[in-house]
Amino acid sequence: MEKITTVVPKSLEEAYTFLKSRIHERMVIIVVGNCRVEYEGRAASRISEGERILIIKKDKAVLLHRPFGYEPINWQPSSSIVSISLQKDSVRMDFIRDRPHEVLRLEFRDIFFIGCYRIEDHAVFEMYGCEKDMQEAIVLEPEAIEDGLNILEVEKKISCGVIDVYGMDKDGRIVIMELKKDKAGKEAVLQLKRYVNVIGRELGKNRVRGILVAPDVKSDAFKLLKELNLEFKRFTPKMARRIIRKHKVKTIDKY
Amino acid sequence: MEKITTVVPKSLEEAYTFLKSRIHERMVIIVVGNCRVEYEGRAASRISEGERILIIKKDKAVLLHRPFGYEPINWQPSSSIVSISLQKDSVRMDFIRDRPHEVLRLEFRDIFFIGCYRIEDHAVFEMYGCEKDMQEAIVLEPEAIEDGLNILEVEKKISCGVIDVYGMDKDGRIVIMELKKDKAGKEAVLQLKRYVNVIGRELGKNRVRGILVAPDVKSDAFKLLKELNLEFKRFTPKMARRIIRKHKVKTIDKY
DNA sequence: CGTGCCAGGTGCCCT
DNA sequence: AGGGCACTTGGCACG
Repeated sequence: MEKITTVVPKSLEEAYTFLKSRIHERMVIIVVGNCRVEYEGRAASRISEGERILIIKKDKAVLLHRPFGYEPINWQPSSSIVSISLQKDSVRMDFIRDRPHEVLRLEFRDIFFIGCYRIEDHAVFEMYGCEKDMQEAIVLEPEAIEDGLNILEVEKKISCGVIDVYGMDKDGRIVIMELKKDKAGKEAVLQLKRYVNVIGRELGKNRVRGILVAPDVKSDAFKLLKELNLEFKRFTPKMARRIIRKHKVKTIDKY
Repeated sequence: MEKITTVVPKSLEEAYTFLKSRIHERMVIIVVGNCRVEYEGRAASRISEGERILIIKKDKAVLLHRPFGYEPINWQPSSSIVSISLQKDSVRMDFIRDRPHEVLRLEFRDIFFIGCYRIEDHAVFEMYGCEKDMQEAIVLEPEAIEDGLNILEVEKKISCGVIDVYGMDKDGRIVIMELKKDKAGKEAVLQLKRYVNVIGRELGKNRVRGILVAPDVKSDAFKLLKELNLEFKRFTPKMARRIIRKHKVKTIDKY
């Protein structure tokens, strides 16, 4: 059980034999070779021969990469069924998943390299600066949005949709906040408008305010916002991080 | 200039020396090893040590993959600046891009494997069953949507947004079609409504119809559709493919 | 399971 | 460069 095994096969047969013995094991397999591809599922695609890099992960997630570009040219998310067979002039690999039913077929005419890696990674991935951070910061410090604001609920589910932050202003009016971590577009404005409409219908139109909370708004979206009688408040993920850190320090200081 | 070069380095120094000599060349480089990662840019992230696979492509697109899962844990799209340095107990790699300014730093404590691949792929990728196909099919055969429909324009740009297909029905009313290749949700309905509003304001509300063209609609979206006085027409990418193929055959038959 | 919605989304095309 | 929008989007949380 080597951690790493690499092969530069002399023939397709050799490549096939080696891959067949490893492909169902729980390891990462990398294949570099010349293949053509057919995919059929939600959509369908085809690409003729070219030199590409195939990665089969431990959970049978499959990625086929061209020598350039960020995105894989073809892929299969995890839980696909894997099969391999030796054809007349090629090694064929089928990766199948159900729900949705999708088939990815690679036909390798040439295999230059195979690598098998028994690697482990149990680390926890931490991400900062996402929308969730903004939400958390506003709960910790509502005055970051405006004085006298009270947060009543977060992720409030209504008939069709979810209100990011739901509160009440110093005059007793309901405040609906839609958060965006990036420059907000029209969808954000319309999303907010829908929520304001729904709540407004319940509680009375002039008892409900809608605030788009984001680092910026696209110009057309801002016009739309004004037309729809909604408000904008600048707030960035970085501002959120600062607030969260401040309150964490406070919490620690207590002990 | 070997097509493939692989190294199983005995030390970090050896790995560093080898990588340094190759990292700026136009080839695909794969590194397998134990690293920790920091990213800072639009957002920020951090992950402690774990065994991962790094891919540096010819265009300096960078992908860092865990041994499981479809998505890279960290990455940098193409055109990033690459630098490498030997630290006390690690090999450090920085991948930087401007606009937006983002920095990805990998700190390898251990490198098990390095592979360099001089590969070429100039094949053309063909994709079927996308929204574009539906558009093409409707232009070729408008009666697939309804009898007497005439297509006037495709991808019609209006004040804010793009109308997928724009036509006129047998009674002379304008028909605005919003296409979706998958089950349509609320956004699709609202998108359509916006276009109908804009055109309706110009030409008179009751001279404009809006049709959502998709394989299916989510139930809430359908309710919203009805409320907003819009229509739904079932049409799938597969139906589109059939129409396109039929017309291709016709075209060939002519010659 | 469907429904809603975020994402360092990415990519493509247009003005 | 900014805006609009599709994508085999993927992924997650929740009814």
